[in-house]
Amino acid sequence: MYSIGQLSKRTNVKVPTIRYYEEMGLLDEAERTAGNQRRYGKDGLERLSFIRHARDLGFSIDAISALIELQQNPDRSCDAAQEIASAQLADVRAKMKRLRTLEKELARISKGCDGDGVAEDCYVLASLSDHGLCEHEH
Amino acid sequence: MYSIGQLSKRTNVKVPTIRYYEEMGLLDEAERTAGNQRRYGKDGLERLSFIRHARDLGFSIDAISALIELQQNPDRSCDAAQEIASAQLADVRAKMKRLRTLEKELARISKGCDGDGVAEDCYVLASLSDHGLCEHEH
DNA sequence: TATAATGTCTCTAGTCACTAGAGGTTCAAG
DNA sequence: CTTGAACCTCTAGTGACTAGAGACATTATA
Repeated sequence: MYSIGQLSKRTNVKVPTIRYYEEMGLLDEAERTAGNQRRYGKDGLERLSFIRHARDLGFSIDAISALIELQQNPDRSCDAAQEIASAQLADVRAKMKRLRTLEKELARISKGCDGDGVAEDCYVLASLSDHGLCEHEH
Repeated sequence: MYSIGQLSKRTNVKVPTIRYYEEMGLLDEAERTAGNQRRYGKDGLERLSFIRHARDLGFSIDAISALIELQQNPDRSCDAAQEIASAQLADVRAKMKRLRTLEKELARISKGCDGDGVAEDCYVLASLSDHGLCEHEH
Protein backbone atom coordinates (compact mmCIF):
# COMPACT_ATOMS: atom_id res chain seq x y z
CA MET A 1 0.00 0.00 0.00
CA TYR A 2 1.19 3.49 -0.88
CA SER A 3 0.51 6.73 0.90
CA ILE A 4 -0.44 9.66 -1.31
CA GLY A 5 3.12 10.97 -1.07
CA GLN A 6 4.63 7.68 -2.18
CA LEU A 7 2.19 7.49 -5.07
CA SER A 8 3.15 11.03 -5.96
CA LYS A 9 6.84 10.14 -6.15
CA ARG A 10 6.27 7.03 -8.23
CA THR A 11 4.08 8.80 -10.79
CA ASN A 12 5.51 12.31 -10.73
CA VAL A 13 2.05 13.68 -10.07
CA LYS A 14 1.89 16.21 -7.26
CA VAL A 15 -0.05 15.38 -4.13
CA PRO A 16 -2.74 18.08 -4.51
CA THR A 17 -3.17 17.01 -8.12
CA ILE A 18 -3.88 13.45 -7.05
CA ARG A 19 -6.57 14.71 -4.68
CA TYR A 20 -7.90 16.86 -7.50
CA TYR A 21 -8.15 13.84 -9.81
CA GLU A 22 -10.07 12.00 -7.14
CA GLU A 23 -12.46 14.91 -6.81
CA MET A 24 -12.90 14.97 -10.59
CA GLY A 25 -13.78 11.29 -10.53
CA LEU A 26 -10.73 10.10 -12.46
CA LEU A 27 -9.52 8.15 -9.48
CA ASP A 28 -11.79 6.04 -7.33
CA GLU A 29 -12.00 7.22 -3.76
CA ALA A 30 -9.02 5.76 -1.99
CA GLU A 31 -9.18 3.50 1.01
CA ARG A 32 -8.39 5.28 4.23
CA THR A 33 -6.38 4.48 7.33
CA ALA A 34 -8.01 4.72 10.76
CA GLY A 35 -6.63 8.27 10.86
CA ASN A 36 -8.31 9.18 7.53
CA GLN A 37 -5.24 9.12 5.32
CA ARG A 38 -5.45 7.77 1.77
CA ARG A 39 -3.88 4.42 0.93
CA TYR A 40 -3.44 3.12 -2.60
CA GLY A 41 -2.80 -0.32 -4.07
CA LYS A 42 -1.47 -1.47 -7.42
CA ASP A 43 -4.73 -0.50 -9.12
CA GLY A 44 -4.45 3.05 -7.95
CA LEU A 45 -0.88 3.26 -9.16
CA GLU A 46 -1.79 1.94 -12.59
CA ARG A 47 -4.76 4.20 -12.94
CA LEU A 48 -2.77 7.25 -12.02
CA SER A 49 0.01 6.30 -14.45
CA PHE A 50 -2.60 6.03 -17.18
CA ILE A 51 -3.94 9.48 -16.33
CA ARG A 52 -0.48 10.97 -16.15
CA HIS A 53 0.45 9.56 -19.52
CA ALA A 54 -2.76 10.75 -21.13
CA ARG A 55 -2.33 14.26 -19.65
CA ASP A 56 1.22 14.33 -20.98
CA LEU A 57 -0.20 13.70 -24.40
CA GLY A 58 -2.60 16.60 -23.89
CA PHE A 59 -5.87 14.75 -23.40
CA SER A 60 -8.43 16.71 -21.38
CA ILE A 61 -9.84 15.47 -18.12
CA ASP A 62 -13.12 14.77 -19.88
CA ALA A 63 -11.44 12.75 -22.59
CA ILE A 64 -9.53 10.79 -19.97
CA SER A 65 -12.77 10.10 -18.12
CA ALA A 66 -14.22 8.60 -21.25
CA LEU A 67 -11.11 6.55 -21.90
CA ILE A 68 -11.15 5.18 -18.36
CA GLU A 69 -14.77 4.23 -18.68
CA LEU A 70 -13.95 2.26 -21.80
CA GLN A 71 -11.07 0.60 -20.04
CA GLN A 72 -13.44 -0.50 -17.31
CA ASN A 73 -15.70 -2.08 -19.91
CA PRO A 74 -13.34 -4.23 -21.98
CA ASP A 75 -16.20 -5.75 -23.96
CA ARG A 76 -17.33 -2.46 -25.50
CA SER A 77 -16.27 -1.28 -28.92
CA CYS A 78 -13.11 0.77 -28.89
CA ASP A 79 -14.51 3.04 -31.55
CA ALA A 80 -14.85 5.87 -29.05
CA ALA A 81 -11.23 5.53 -27.96
CA GLN A 82 -10.12 5.80 -31.56
CA GLU A 83 -12.22 8.89 -32.00
CA ILE A 84 -10.87 10.58 -28.89
CA ALA A 85 -7.31 9.86 -29.94
CA SER A 86 -7.78 11.17 -33.43
CA ALA A 87 -9.58 14.26 -32.19
CA GLN A 88 -6.59 14.90 -29.95
CA LEU A 89 -4.26 14.37 -32.89
CA ALA A 90 -6.28 16.83 -34.97
CA ASP A 91 -6.14 19.33 -32.14
CA VAL A 92 -2.38 19.02 -31.85
CA ARG A 93 -1.99 19.44 -35.60
CA ALA A 94 -4.19 22.53 -35.60
CA LYS A 95 -2.15 24.06 -32.79
CA MET A 96 1.07 23.31 -34.64
CA LYS A 97 -0.22 24.93 -37.75
CA ARG A 98 -1.08 28.08 -35.88
CA LEU A 99 2.25 28.13 -34.10
CA ARG A 100 4.13 27.77 -37.37
CA THR A 101 2.47 30.94 -38.65
CA LEU A 102 3.19 32.78 -35.41
CA GLU A 103 6.76 31.61 -35.44
CA LYS A 104 7.38 33.04 -38.89
CA GLU A 105 5.80 36.36 -38.01
CA LEU A 106 7.52 36.69 -34.66
CA ALA A 107 10.90 35.78 -36.10
CA ARG A 108 10.48 38.46 -38.73
CA ILE A 109 9.32 41.07 -36.23
CA SER A 110 11.99 40.24 -33.73
CA LYS A 111 14.74 40.32 -36.34
CA GLY A 112 13.58 43.77 -37.44
CA CYS A 113 14.74 45.35 -34.20
CA ASP A 114 18.13 44.93 -32.61
CA GLY A 115 17.15 46.64 -29.36
CA ASP A 116 19.69 49.40 -29.89
CA GLY A 117 17.27 52.10 -30.95
CA VAL A 118 14.59 54.07 -29.26
CA ALA A 119 10.96 53.01 -28.79
CA GLU A 120 9.76 55.50 -31.34
CA ASP A 121 11.57 53.71 -34.18
CA CYS A 122 11.09 50.20 -32.84
CA TYR A 123 10.07 47.70 -35.48
CA VAL A 124 8.50 45.43 -32.86
CA LEU A 125 6.15 48.18 -31.74
CA ALA A 126 5.49 49.34 -35.28
CA SER A 127 4.58 45.83 -36.38
CA LEU A 128 2.14 45.40 -33.57
CA SER A 129 0.53 48.74 -34.33
CA ASP A 130 0.16 48.05 -38.01
CA HIS A 131 -1.08 44.67 -39.05
CA GLY A 132 -0.30 45.65 -42.63
CA LEU A 133 3.37 45.03 -41.93
CA CYS A 134 2.64 41.36 -41.41
CA GLU A 135 3.33 38.83 -44.10
CA HIS A 136 0.83 36.22 -43.04
CA GLU A 137 -2.67 36.18 -41.69
CA HIS A 138 -3.07 35.18 -38.07
CA MET B 1 -16.80 58.52 -31.45
CA TYR B 2 -17.51 54.82 -31.20
CA SER B 3 -19.70 53.00 -28.75
CA ILE B 4 -18.21 49.87 -27.24
CA GLY B 5 -20.23 47.76 -29.68
CA GLN B 6 -18.94 49.66 -32.70
CA LEU B 7 -15.40 49.34 -31.43
CA SER B 8 -16.02 45.65 -30.95
CA LYS B 9 -17.09 45.22 -34.57
CA ARG B 10 -14.16 47.17 -35.95
CA THR B 11 -11.55 45.25 -33.98
CA ASN B 12 -13.16 41.84 -33.67
CA VAL B 13 -12.75 42.00 -29.94
CA LYS B 14 -15.84 41.07 -27.99
CA VAL B 15 -17.55 43.68 -25.86
CA PRO B 16 -16.91 42.02 -22.48
CA THR B 17 -13.29 41.53 -23.50
CA ILE B 18 -12.91 45.25 -24.13
CA ARG B 19 -14.25 45.96 -20.66
CA TYR B 20 -11.87 43.34 -19.32
CA TYR B 21 -8.89 45.04 -21.00
CA GLU B 22 -9.92 48.30 -19.42
CA GLU B 23 -10.08 46.66 -16.03
CA MET B 24 -6.62 45.16 -16.58
CA GLY B 25 -5.28 48.59 -17.41
CA LEU B 26 -4.47 47.90 -21.06
CA LEU B 27 -7.02 50.46 -22.17
CA ASP B 28 -7.37 53.85 -20.55
CA GLU B 29 -10.72 54.41 -18.93
CA ALA B 30 -13.05 55.52 -21.67
CA GLU B 31 -14.97 58.74 -21.75
CA ARG B 32 -18.61 58.33 -20.85
CA THR B 33 -21.89 59.71 -22.15
CA ALA B 34 -24.32 61.44 -19.81
CA GLY B 35 -25.95 58.03 -19.48
CA ASN B 36 -22.64 56.39 -18.43
CA GLN B 37 -21.90 54.54 -21.64
CA ARG B 38 -18.33 54.28 -22.94
CA ARG B 39 -17.31 56.30 -25.97
CA TYR B 40 -14.02 55.82 -27.82
CA GLY B 41 -12.05 57.94 -30.24
CA LYS B 42 -9.33 57.11 -32.74
CA ASP B 43 -6.80 56.57 -29.95
CA GLY B 44 -8.94 53.94 -28.35
CA LEU B 45 -9.38 52.16 -31.65
CA GLU B 46 -5.65 52.13 -32.32
CA ARG B 47 -4.79 50.95 -28.87
CA LEU B 48 -7.28 48.12 -29.05
CA SER B 49 -6.01 47.08 -32.48
CA PHE B 50 -2.51 46.95 -31.06
CA ILE B 51 -3.68 44.76 -28.19
CA ARG B 52 -5.65 42.52 -30.49
CA HIS B 53 -2.71 42.05 -32.77
CA ALA B 54 -0.38 41.29 -29.90
CA ARG B 55 -2.82 38.82 -28.39
CA ASP B 56 -3.12 37.10 -31.76
CA LEU B 57 0.62 36.64 -31.68
CA GLY B 58 0.31 35.08 -28.25
CA PHE B 59 1.71 37.85 -26.07
CA SER B 60 0.43 37.79 -22.51
CA ILE B 61 -1.48 40.66 -20.98
CA ASP B 62 1.57 41.48 -18.88
CA ALA B 63 3.83 41.56 -21.90
CA ILE B 64 1.37 43.78 -23.73
CA SER B 65 1.25 46.12 -20.75
CA ALA B 66 4.99 46.51 -20.95
CA LEU B 67 4.89 47.07 -24.70
CA ILE B 68 2.23 49.73 -24.34
CA GLU B 69 4.24 51.51 -21.70
CA LEU B 70 7.18 51.63 -24.08
CA GLN B 71 4.97 52.91 -26.80
CA GLN B 72 3.86 55.73 -24.54
CA ASN B 73 7.48 56.64 -23.93
CA PRO B 74 8.97 56.88 -27.43
CA ASP B 75 12.28 58.21 -26.11
CA ARG B 76 13.12 55.10 -24.12
CA SER B 77 15.33 52.34 -25.41
CA CYS B 78 13.43 49.65 -27.24
CA ASP B 79 15.65 47.00 -25.75
CA ALA B 80 12.80 45.74 -23.60
CA ALA B 81 10.50 45.41 -26.60
CA GLN B 82 13.09 43.32 -28.36
CA GLU B 83 13.43 41.12 -25.32
CA ILE B 84 9.71 40.61 -24.96
CA ALA B 85 9.39 39.69 -28.62
CA SER B 86 12.23 37.22 -28.55
CA ALA B 87 10.98 35.66 -25.33
CA GLN B 88 7.64 35.17 -27.07
CA LEU B 89 9.40 33.66 -30.05
CA ALA B 90 11.31 31.29 -27.80
CA ASP B 91 8.05 30.32 -26.12
CA VAL B 92 6.39 29.58 -29.43
CA ARG B 93 9.36 27.48 -30.53
CA ALA B 94 9.32 25.51 -27.31
CA LYS B 95 5.63 24.81 -27.70
CA MET B 96 6.14 23.68 -31.26
CA LYS B 97 8.88 21.34 -30.24
CA ARG B 98 6.67 19.72 -27.66
CA LEU B 99 3.75 19.46 -30.07
CA ARG B 100 5.93 17.80 -32.67
CA THR B 101 6.77 15.04 -30.22
CA LEU B 102 3.14 14.65 -29.24
CA GLU B 103 2.07 14.58 -32.84
CA LYS B 104 4.36 11.69 -33.64
CA GLU B 105 3.26 9.71 -30.64
CA LEU B 106 -0.44 10.37 -31.14
CA ALA B 107 -0.28 9.54 -34.82
CA ARG B 108 1.35 6.23 -34.01
CA ILE B 109 -1.11 5.42 -31.25
CA SER B 110 -4.10 6.43 -33.28
CA LYS B 111 -2.98 4.42 -36.29
CA GLY B 112 -2.59 1.34 -34.11
CA CYS B 113 -6.34 1.06 -33.62
CA ASP B 114 -8.96 1.13 -36.34
CA GLY B 115 -11.89 1.36 -33.94
CA ASP B 116 -13.29 -1.97 -35.09
CA GLY B 117 -12.20 -4.04 -32.15
CA VAL B 118 -13.15 -4.23 -28.53
CA ALA B 119 -11.78 -2.07 -25.73
CA GLU B 120 -9.82 -4.96 -24.28
CA ASP B 121 -7.57 -5.15 -27.36
CA CYS B 122 -7.49 -1.44 -28.08
CA TYR B 123 -4.06 -0.15 -28.92
CA VAL B 124 -5.01 3.37 -27.84
CA LEU B 125 -5.86 2.19 -24.34
CA ALA B 126 -2.88 -0.15 -24.21
CA SER B 127 -0.51 2.64 -25.18
CA LEU B 128 -1.81 4.93 -22.51
CA SER B 129 -1.52 2.21 -19.89
CA ASP B 130 2.02 1.31 -20.83
CA HIS B 131 4.45 4.10 -21.44
CA GLY B 132 6.93 1.50 -22.63
CA LEU B 133 5.02 1.28 -25.90
CA CYS B 134 5.97 4.85 -26.69
CA GLU B 135 8.78 5.64 -29.03
CA HIS B 136 9.65 9.07 -27.69
CA GLU B 137 9.90 10.68 -24.33
CA HIS B 138 7.20 13.19 -23.45
C1' DT C 1 -44.03 61.75 -28.95
C1' DA C 2 -44.58 57.00 -27.51
C1' DT C 3 -42.95 52.66 -27.74
C1' DA C 4 -40.21 48.78 -28.86
C1' DA C 5 -35.92 46.79 -29.85
C1' DT C 6 -31.39 46.81 -29.27
C1' DG C 7 -27.37 48.19 -26.83
C1' DT C 8 -25.04 49.05 -22.64
C1' DC C 9 -24.18 49.15 -17.54
C1' DT C 10 -22.34 46.60 -13.20
C1' DC C 11 -21.75 42.56 -10.73
C1' DT C 12 -21.14 37.75 -9.84
C1' DA C 13 -19.78 33.36 -11.10
C1' DG C 14 -17.96 29.88 -14.29
C1' DT C 15 -14.23 27.91 -17.46
C1' DC C 16 -9.65 24.52 -17.26
C1' DA C 17 -6.29 22.11 -14.72
C1' DC C 18 -4.27 22.88 -11.41
C1' DT C 19 -1.46 25.56 -7.34
C1' DA C 20 -0.88 27.91 -2.83
C1' DG C 21 -1.81 28.54 1.76
C1' DA C 22 -4.05 28.23 6.44
C1' DG C 23 -4.94 25.67 10.29
C1' DG C 24 -5.30 21.30 12.12
C1' DT C 25 -4.36 15.93 12.58
C1' DT C 26 -1.74 11.54 11.93
C1' DC C 27 2.11 8.81 11.21
C1' DA C 28 6.87 6.83 11.58
C1' DA C 29 11.40 7.16 13.48
C1' DG C 30 14.28 7.53 17.33
C1' DC D 1 6.95 9.75 24.21
C1' DT D 2 8.46 13.29 21.43
C1' DT D 3 9.51 15.31 17.24
C1' DG D 4 9.01 16.43 12.58
C1' DA D 5 7.43 15.18 8.27
C1' DA D 6 3.49 13.92 5.92
C1' DC D 7 -1.25 14.19 5.70
C1' DC D 8 -6.17 16.15 6.14
C1' DT D 9 -9.98 19.69 4.49
C1' DC D 10 -11.22 24.01 2.91
C1' DT D 11 -10.84 28.31 0.52
C1' DA D 12 -8.98 31.21 -2.84
C1' DG D 13 -5.98 32.34 -6.77
C1' DT D 14 -4.05 31.64 -11.69
C1' DG D 15 -4.93 33.62 -17.12
C1' DA D 16 -7.83 35.40 -20.26
C1' DC D 17 -11.71 35.51 -20.86
C1' DT D 18 -17.16 34.03 -21.16
C1' DA D 19 -22.01 33.80 -19.51
C1' DG D 20 -25.87 35.49 -17.30
C1' DA D 21 -28.92 38.48 -14.33
C1' DG D 22 -31.25 42.59 -13.70
C1' DA D 23 -31.34 47.40 -14.60
C1' DC D 24 -30.62 51.60 -17.47
C1' DA D 25 -29.64 54.15 -22.16
C1' DT D 26 -30.05 54.92 -26.87
C1' DT D 27 -31.94 54.55 -31.41
C1' DA D 28 -35.42 53.49 -34.91
C1' DT D 29 -39.87 53.20 -36.16
C1' DA D 30 -45.10 54.15 -35.71
